Amino acid sequence: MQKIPNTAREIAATLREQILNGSIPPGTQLPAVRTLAKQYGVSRNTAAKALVLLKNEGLVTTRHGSGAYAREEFPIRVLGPDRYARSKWQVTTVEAHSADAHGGTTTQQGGQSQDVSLIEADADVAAALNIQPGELVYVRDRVMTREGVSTHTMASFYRRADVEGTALVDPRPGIAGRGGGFQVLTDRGLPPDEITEDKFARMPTVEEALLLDIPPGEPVVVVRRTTRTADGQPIEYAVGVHRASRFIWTNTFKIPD
Amino acid sequence: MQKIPNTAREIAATLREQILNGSIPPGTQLPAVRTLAKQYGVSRNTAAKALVLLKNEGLVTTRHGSGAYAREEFPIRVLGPDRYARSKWQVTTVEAHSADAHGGTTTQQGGQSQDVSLIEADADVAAALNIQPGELVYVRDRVMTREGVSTHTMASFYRRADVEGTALVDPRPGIAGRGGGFQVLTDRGLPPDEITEDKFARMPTVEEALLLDIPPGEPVVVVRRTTRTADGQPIEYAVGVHRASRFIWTNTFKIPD
DNA sequence: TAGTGGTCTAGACCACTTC
DNA sequence: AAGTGGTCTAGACCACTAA
Repeated sequence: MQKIPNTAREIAATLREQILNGSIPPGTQLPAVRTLAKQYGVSRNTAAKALVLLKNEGLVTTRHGSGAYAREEFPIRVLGPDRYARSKWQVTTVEAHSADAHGGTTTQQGGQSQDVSLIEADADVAAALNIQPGELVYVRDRVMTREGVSTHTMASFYRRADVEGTALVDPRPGIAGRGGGFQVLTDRGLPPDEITEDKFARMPTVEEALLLDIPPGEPVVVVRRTTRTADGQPIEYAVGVHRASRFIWTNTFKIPD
Repeated sequence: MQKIPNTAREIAATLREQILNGSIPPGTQLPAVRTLAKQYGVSRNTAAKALVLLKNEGLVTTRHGSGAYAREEFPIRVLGPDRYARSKWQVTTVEAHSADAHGGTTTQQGGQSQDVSLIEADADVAAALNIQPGELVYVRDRVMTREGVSTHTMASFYRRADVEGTALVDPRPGIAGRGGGFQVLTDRGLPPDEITEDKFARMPTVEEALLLDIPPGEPVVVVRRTTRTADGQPIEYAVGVHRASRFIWTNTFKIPD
């Protein structure tokens, strides 16, 4: 005798299994809430709750007025230390500034909403840049997109004296494009040499969810990066918030002694 | 004229703000659902839903029959590459086996449920260990705990010939304790030299949530690690699932060319 | 316009905790 | 026993989508 699912959790469980074992392939529309309710003999409310549970697990997306769908899989970007390689940002100054300033995507990705401002350093920023809290620092706020969808934000902080008057604090988008920050700092006699990166995951705030269009049930990965010159002086502190489903970080290293 | 919150989202928003700005400190009990309902003039159902939203953001924990509480903060472990350092696992064989086999915690942490079995390699494992899918490999499944609470799981896969007959595949807990795997492999003439680590975040499966006691609204970080000898032969593939709120990964490296 | 998901109400019962 | 969160029902209205 088979038990018939009659709670939100149980209905969610049977749907979850169908999604995971492939009998409901990615992108397929699930039965309508009213259908589920009738099918399992529960109230519409309960059937809807089952879908909420699956949404919160990241297994299902809903489109209001259209239906509920098994979550599509997305192309995933693999990020290694190579993304900071000199060869990727060390270009002549002329080339670096030759990009179209109208926000056209010059590579496969576009840097959106280049937004520069001068703010007071909070405790985190101050500690990372080795200055006093409250000192004025430049922030460069960006939202990165790929193929039209935003994938992560990045806020870079610089000591005021290091970047004053440079292209870095020019609010026009595209001026300090891909890796441009490192080039500008090098021109200023502050060549980056070493990076320390911290990573952790959490659920997005409501603002982040709106900004990055993060569906319910998807976490973010926060990356905090401090870049230093060869003599240990911090020249950039950056905080990025990434949609977790879009990225894998990879790292190869020798076993330390 | 101030709008009075009267939807689940709005009530959640006002509570969220109180939690984030500290007027409801961590660990404090929130108003009861019935109280909230009366206070905001909504049904009990709606007030409860506001709490569900906050739970899913990881801001609130509920204890059935007791109350809803602003989420406590937990001690966070920072993991760097040093956790693989030779000095931490290169001990004499005698010492490595001298640990109490009754599961007592000999260091600050205890390795639980040491569970060894021989299974067929799936595609992932086979690719990582450079063997054919379906070949038999040893799996060492563990649940790690710290101060009594489980923090992460770790499944290590070994090529059969590499570990057959060693302490690694002895199912008694504690035998191959902290870092013991590397020591055993070294004794076998397969000293680990290089590690490749992949990390990404997602929501836990139901099984993971149960096993690691993960509250709603907390993601996991999956770490996949391949360890190789100096000549590039893979000797261990390990997959770990970590409670996101308990860990930060850190990594310092020179900027590549 | 018909069908979809989203949300709310009012009431009920259950399971758990606390005293 | 009293108070708490968890869940379900039945019905209602709204907002959005698709034809």
